[in-house]
Amino acid sequence: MSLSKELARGTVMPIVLSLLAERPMYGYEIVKTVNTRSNGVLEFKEGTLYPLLHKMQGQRLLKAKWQDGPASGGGKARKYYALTPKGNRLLDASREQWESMSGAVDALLMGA
Amino acid sequence: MSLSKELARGTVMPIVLSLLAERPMYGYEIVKTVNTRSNGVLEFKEGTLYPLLHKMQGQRLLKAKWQDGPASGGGKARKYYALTPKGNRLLDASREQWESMSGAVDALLMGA
DNA sequence: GTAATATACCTTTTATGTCGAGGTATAAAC
DNA sequence: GTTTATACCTCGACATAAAAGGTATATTAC
Repeated sequence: MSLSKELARGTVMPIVLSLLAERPMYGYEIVKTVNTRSNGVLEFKEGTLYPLLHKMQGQRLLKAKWQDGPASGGGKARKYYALTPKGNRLLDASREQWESMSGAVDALLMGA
Repeated sequence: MSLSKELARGTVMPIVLSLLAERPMYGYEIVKTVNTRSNGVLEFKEGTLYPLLHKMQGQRLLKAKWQDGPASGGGKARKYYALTPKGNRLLDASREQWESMSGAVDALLMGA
């Protein structure tokens, strides 16, 4: 992991929670969405995301539902994930923790 | 590591670089400074910092110099660390990477 | 005098998040 | 019929950081 990628550690789960709060999404879609929305600054990997989704489901933060792929176009069936109430509460907590942590780092690193 | 601590991963080395850019400091001082300046949000541990300082010294990011402890007061001799030019350049790069990374996370997580 | 506290250094082992590399399957495009 | 894009998945390796333990000095309190 490069220096800049190492900085992004721990942000994967919060970001997944945040995206799924917008609307249910499937794994491959989450990867593509993060990578394009962040203009390549963040680069989610499938090897990172799929195990995490399973873990979060086991923790009852997410629930999953299989759905057919698009009638036209390639691809397999899609597994859509959605937030549970518990996932929603963790999202709130994660946002607070991100704000306090990033504020502290900003102060120390950027002299804010 | 808790969720909030996990978020702070990768920030340790940048913060060390940033503090040492202000003035040379010794390890124990770095720990106390970070913990108080961040109001406990960040909590550097000695088991984290000392191995990191040695690693950074090996990478020629820091240079070290032993100095006597305070004439009055407890404590052993102090090992002061200062930035090398290479450390200074990495600090600049780290600040840029922190800004771009935290900006991307802010956008995805906080909807900025 | 000795126990506790604060300072100040250090190492070794363990836990865990992420990546890299690999694998399966569907369907369109060339 | 090979390549490309979609879409799911697992396993092993790695590196950061924490936990736990260890050494040593000097002041304060009993």
